[in-house]
Amino acid sequence: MSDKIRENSLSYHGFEVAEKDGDLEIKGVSDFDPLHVFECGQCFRWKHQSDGSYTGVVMGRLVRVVYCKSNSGSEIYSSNEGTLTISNSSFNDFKDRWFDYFDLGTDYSKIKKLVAKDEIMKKAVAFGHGIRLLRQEPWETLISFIISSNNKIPRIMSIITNISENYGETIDGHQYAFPLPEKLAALAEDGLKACSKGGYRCKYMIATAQQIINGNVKLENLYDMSTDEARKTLTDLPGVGSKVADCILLYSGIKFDVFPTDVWIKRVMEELYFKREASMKEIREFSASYFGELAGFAQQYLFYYARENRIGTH
DNA sequence: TTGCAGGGGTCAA
DNA sequence: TTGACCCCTGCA
Repeated sequence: MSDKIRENSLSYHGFEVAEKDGDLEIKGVSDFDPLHVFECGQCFRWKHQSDGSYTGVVMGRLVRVVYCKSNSGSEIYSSNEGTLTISNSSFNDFKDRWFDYFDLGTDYSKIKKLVAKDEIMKKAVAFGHGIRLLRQEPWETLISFIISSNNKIPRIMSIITNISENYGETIDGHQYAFPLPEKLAALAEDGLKACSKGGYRCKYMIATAQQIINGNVKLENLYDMSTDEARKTLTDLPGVGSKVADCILLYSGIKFDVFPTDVWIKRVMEELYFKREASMKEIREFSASYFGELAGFAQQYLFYYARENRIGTH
């Protein structure tokens, strides 16, 4: 792959990247819609701003993201390219963090063609055509999805904000990084409950953080395990069941052949595929055989389609 | 104004 | 397999 620097621009894996006043402009980014990426349920620290941009705290840094389409093509599966602007970032940040974080090495037009294998999936993919799976930090994803259990997105976001403000490093006095495992592991349950409003999940967060810092579970090893081994490793942690484990694996970019099955996915699968009630086991087996290695991508298009259109609630 | 039902994964019985 | 866990929202 080319990796050439000309004056203030760089060519990297087919993207033309330029530094401008401390911001990074990445040309040639396709299959990307900030609304789809940040509001499809995979992340909790990106906030929509009134000017259409999104701001988020990622890996201890506050950034603002804007995406502009460079053409008006409406072909869903084609590379409808545009420019992604990320504030407060350099060339090295692009290579070291943003290229992976936004999964820019993956060709989503190809994935969409492969998963759009029936009329249902064609509609789901068309609806969420700008979804990309973010490769988020495993530790933050682990705790975020422990919080997500039996919970709704606005409340999950507020609990994460609370624990970051109380136990994370300050970035600019208003925004805070996600707290380190050492911090959470040392907390008393009552204190965490009082400031986070996380309820009974607080004891799970603390106990899980302790498992991480004492080395019983090494998140970096998940990448080298089979999907079943990785799932088993995660479900041994307190507060992590099969759905949360699959979310952690998928949203950290560790495994893509998982199919996190929550109530929305259960509803959409029952209404559109099974035409009857189905068990979690049936849904998992069906998705594994039907979508195979791309089950995680299929799940994300289906989830966003089902939730935004309230499929299965009538 | 108050209070109650509903929502949503994991765990233990 | 079922009920408890915790907090917020919506609606009488």
